[in-house]
Amino acid sequence: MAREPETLAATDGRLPGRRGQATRQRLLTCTAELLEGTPWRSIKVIDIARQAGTSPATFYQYFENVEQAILVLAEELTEGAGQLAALVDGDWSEEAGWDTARQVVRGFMDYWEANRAVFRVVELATEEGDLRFRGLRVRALNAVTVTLARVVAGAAPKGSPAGDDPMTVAATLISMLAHVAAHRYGYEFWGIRTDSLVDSQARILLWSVTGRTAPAGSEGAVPAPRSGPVVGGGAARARTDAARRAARRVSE
Amino acid sequence: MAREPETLAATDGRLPGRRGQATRQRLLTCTAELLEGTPWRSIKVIDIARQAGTSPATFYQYFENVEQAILVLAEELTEGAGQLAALVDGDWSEEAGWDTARQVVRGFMDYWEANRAVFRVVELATEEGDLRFRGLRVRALNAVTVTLARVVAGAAPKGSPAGDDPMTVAATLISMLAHVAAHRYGYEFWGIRTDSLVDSQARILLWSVTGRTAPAGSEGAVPAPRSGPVVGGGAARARTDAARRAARRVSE
DNA sequence: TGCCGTTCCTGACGGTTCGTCAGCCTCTGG
DNA sequence: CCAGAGGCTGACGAACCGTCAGGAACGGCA
Repeated sequence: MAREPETLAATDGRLPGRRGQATRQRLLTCTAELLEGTPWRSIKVIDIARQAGTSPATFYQYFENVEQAILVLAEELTEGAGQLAALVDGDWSEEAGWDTARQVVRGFMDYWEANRAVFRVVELATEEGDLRFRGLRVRALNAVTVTLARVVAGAAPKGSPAGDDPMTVAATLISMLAHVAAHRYGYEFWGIRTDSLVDSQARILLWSVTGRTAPAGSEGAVPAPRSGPVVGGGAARARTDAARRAARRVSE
Repeated sequence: MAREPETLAATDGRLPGRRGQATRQRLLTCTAELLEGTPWRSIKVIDIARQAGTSPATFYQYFENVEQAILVLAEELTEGAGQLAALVDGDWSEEAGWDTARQVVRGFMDYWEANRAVFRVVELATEEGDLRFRGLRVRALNAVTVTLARVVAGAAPKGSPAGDDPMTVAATLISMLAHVAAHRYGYEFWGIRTDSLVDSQARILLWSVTGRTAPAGSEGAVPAPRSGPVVGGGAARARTDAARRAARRVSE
């Protein structure tokens, strides 16, 4: 139960030196790459080790198992979520509200996009009751949800049209944003364009927060965000053993 | 690629007789039970076989792998989704709209609740690009999404306040419903009550469909649905080898 | 330069699960 | 009671797991 700074301690307790850190990082990078193009359950330690040009035993020197390595990867993403909160905490006035809404939606989609593979695992593990991943997820989304709740409470003193409890409204909206972002490709596959999704979500968001309806004829160009793109490392694809194993299974 | 009626053909081509069907069904039931209380990736064929009082080889006589067995389970759920479409295709008039909205939301939550374990796998496999699961998911949600799109187009001829394209609006709303339903326990853990979530989602739904705001002071009692509870088999929990294996891993 | 302790890595091993046979058991119809 | 189709399983090679003890690389010091 003890909560250690699990950043750098190796499994035997000692904290690694420079070379060890490098190896550890290499293993993490390879894990991320594999995750990108492989069903998560078919990632084997041996694949990661091969990819990193080392032996399975080395992997176990730094991580208990694949899951824990992914947990570390996910930990790194938590920080990027703070930028989402900053977007939410923007200008919801009569003039700027609509732009803010669209920037929030777009920010969510970009953030998800950049970290899609890791999020998949976080979602699943959370739903399966893994407390470590749940805690992580809460931490990542808590900031932005609480911020949104505060904005809702502030912008609509008499209560949002979407409900009396700001926290509930915020949670509902964040759910929408997260799920649509996660299934974006699915929708495009279905012929629903991303721009259209952004517009629709932004309208719901604006209304829920301020009670106002989006200005007419405003679909189309999304304003550039005030800051640069949201954090996130897109790993290069790699056609690996694990990917091949998985492909074989699907192609029946 | 050939699309067979994968309902009853055994792996060797022959279609099983009465006894075989029973065994197959027993294996499916045990798979569902295990899925209920076990992280999906740690379900082993040997667990299912033991639970069913048979040998692993028998399992392979009826299914290619665990994944395919779950696919069959998921296939059975698709039918229940039709009832959701029926709920959506209700009375959205001035008087009844609010009740309809709440019933839809409640129906979604019940449906998800009853089939939580299977849905987890469907979601993950879909996001990982498994076309069999994606097709299944599309089929399951397509009916209700298309119905909702039609309702949106009909109820707000000048365009929904949530966007111009009814299909996009419907997809966005279904996303919200699905994700909130999936994370319901997470929210309760967070102190957000389910009733409150139902209220909030129903408000957004009503507004998006009709452009109207929910009647004031209406939170609280949710009207009983017109029909009985939505289909879905809740399997009994079972403390199994697989569950124990998983527990050991989490408890560090 | 050569020595030596520390840090890092790996070959090899016992154990578990996988997926696949050939062959045995069990029903049923004649 | 028998024949044969249908149903089941023991046993096996292969893959991966997780863990050692011990070898290789490194870096400080005389």
